[in-house]
Amino acid sequence: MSGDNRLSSVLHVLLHMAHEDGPVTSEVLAKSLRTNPVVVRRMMAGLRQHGYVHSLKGHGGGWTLARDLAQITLRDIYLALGSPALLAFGNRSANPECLIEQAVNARLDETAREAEQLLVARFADVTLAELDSDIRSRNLRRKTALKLDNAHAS
Amino acid sequence: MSGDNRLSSVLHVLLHMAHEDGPVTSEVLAKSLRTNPVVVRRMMAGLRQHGYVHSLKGHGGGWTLARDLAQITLRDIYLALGSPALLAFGNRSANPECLIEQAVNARLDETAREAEQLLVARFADVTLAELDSDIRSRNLRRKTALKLDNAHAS
DNA sequence: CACTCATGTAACTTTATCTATTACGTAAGC
DNA sequence: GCTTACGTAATAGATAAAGTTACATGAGTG
Repeated sequence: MSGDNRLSSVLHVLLHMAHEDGPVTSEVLAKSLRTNPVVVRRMMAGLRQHGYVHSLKGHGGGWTLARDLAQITLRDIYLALGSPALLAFGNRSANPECLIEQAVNARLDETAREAEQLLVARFADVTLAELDSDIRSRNLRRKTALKLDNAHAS
Repeated sequence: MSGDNRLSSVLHVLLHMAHEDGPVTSEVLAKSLRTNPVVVRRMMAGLRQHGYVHSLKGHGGGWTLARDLAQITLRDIYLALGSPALLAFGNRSANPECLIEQAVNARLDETAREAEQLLVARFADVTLAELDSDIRSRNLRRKTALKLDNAHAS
């Protein structure tokens, strides 16, 4: 697979949380991503700091959404993850003095910046509530429920 | 640095070739990128197959441009490199059955596709000749020539 | 027709990055 | 106080990119 998939993973996790009643533990969320609980906690750290989720320790603890799904955009999540690079191509910078390198990189940077701005703008247009309704409409053609137990039964 | 920089590297190399009279060897080009000649040959293989450059063996051999700079766009180069991934984020695909995963990934894919199309379209708008004139205009504010020997003296 | 130069490519090694795991600390319930 | 669960640093493992070595092929040179 190509690239960073934290964005996809975090969204997956948040929407699962929305479909559960109480707090969901890192362990349960980790199973839904087939990964380790620590990976989930690391990934959620930024979201907690930005106030999108709460975490509770101890019995009955776990993760809960701190805001309504309609109040969170993909852009919010992207920023909370630390604005990871969206583009997979970079500049060769072996000779900063070289005019050719400067010209090539300037042109590529310009194009890259434009594409990044487009992506972030599109992210800002999508709320988690919209994603959630995407899920519900997919579910119309299904019998199985959306609970973790069903979706990720192994 | 982030990501793949073959595009930047190849453009650098091609424009250097344009500023040299005869064939340029992989060894000379490699020095301009501070890398190994084999890396250059690997990188140029696709361009040769697509007819953008010629390679000659033996004495006085090396690489030459097969077309005018005005006849080559960044998109051409991108395709000749094998259309490497342009975006740095991908999908978590742990549970293809999961409706949430499907919905999240569908939305991200859609946005990614749009951004990729924008990038390729922008690449198609830029010819190597334009990059070359960028270089020349940068050179106006300089005394040093554009030859490899000057630009990459170590 | 040897000799040298330069590409063509496969195989291997090194390096960097990302992911996963382990370990241990803190806090909240029971 | 015992268990549960998060918080986080440190370690280890896996994967992919870059670099290197090795050797074969072909083109010029004397």
